[in-house]
Amino acid sequence: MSEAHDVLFRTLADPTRRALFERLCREGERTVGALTERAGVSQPVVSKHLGLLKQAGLVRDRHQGRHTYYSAQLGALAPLVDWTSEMAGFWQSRFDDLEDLLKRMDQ
Amino acid sequence: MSEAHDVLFRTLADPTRRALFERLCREGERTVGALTERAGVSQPVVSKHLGLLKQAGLVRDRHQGRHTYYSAQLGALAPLVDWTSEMAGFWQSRFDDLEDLLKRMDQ
DNA sequence: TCAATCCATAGCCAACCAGGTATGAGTCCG
DNA sequence: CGGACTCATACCTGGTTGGCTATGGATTGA
Repeated sequence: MSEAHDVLFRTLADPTRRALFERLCREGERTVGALTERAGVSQPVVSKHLGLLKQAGLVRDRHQGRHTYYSAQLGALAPLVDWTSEMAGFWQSRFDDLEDLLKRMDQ
Repeated sequence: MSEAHDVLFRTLADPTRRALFERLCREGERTVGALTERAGVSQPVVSKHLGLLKQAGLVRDRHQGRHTYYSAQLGALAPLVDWTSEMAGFWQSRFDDLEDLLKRMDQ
C-alpha cells in the first residue's frame, strides 16, 4: 500500500520542510547554519526537518569539521513524476476509450 | 508563501485521500457509495475526504437524485508538475554553471 | 404518505507532529 | 587545555487532523 511516492508526498507536505528542499535546489549545497537563517524556525527544528528529508532520500549530507553540508538529491523526485504520469495515463486511456466508443458509435 | 502546489501536497499527503483520487483517475466517475466500498473507512470519512479533494480542485461533483458523482480533475495536477520541473530546472542550471566553470578552467 | 436509501454535517476523541528549550557530542582556535 | 562554535538528540506541549458515531436533509419507491 505504502509505495515510493507515499513518503515523498508526506515529507513534502510540510511548508517549512519543502522550503528547505527548495532552497537546496536553488542554492545548492548549504550548511545547517546557513539554512537556519531565514528559515523562520530554530536550528533544532531545521535539523529535524533535514533528517526527515534525508530519510526520504530527498537530500544527502556531508560532514566536514564542525559543519554538515546538505544538498538536494533531485533523482528522488522520480517516483513523484511517475505517479503523476500514471494518473495522467489512466485519465488519457479512459479518454481514448471514450473516443473509441464514440468512433464505433459513429459508424 | 502558500502557492498553488501547497494545497496539492497537503491534500495528497494523506494515503486514504490519495487512494480515493487514484480510484477516480483509474475508474472514472463514481458515487460516494461506490467509493466507500473497499475504502477501508466509513462513509462520512469518505465524504469529508472528497470535500477536501474538491476544495483542492482535484475532483468535481455532480448531483443526480440521491447520488453524488465525483470525478477526477486531472488538470489540477499541473502546479505539481510545474513545481517538480522548476526544481529540476534549478538543479540543471547549477549543473550547467558547474560545467561552464569546468570548461573555462580547462582553457 | 411512509419507509428506505444516499449523502453531508456536527460533535467528539486519540494520535500525530511541528514547534520550542535544554543539553550533549564533536570540532576548531587561542 | 579551555572556550566558542556547529549540529543533533531528548523531551515536552499545543494545535491539527483523521477516524468514529449520531443525525438530519434530500430523494426515491412502494
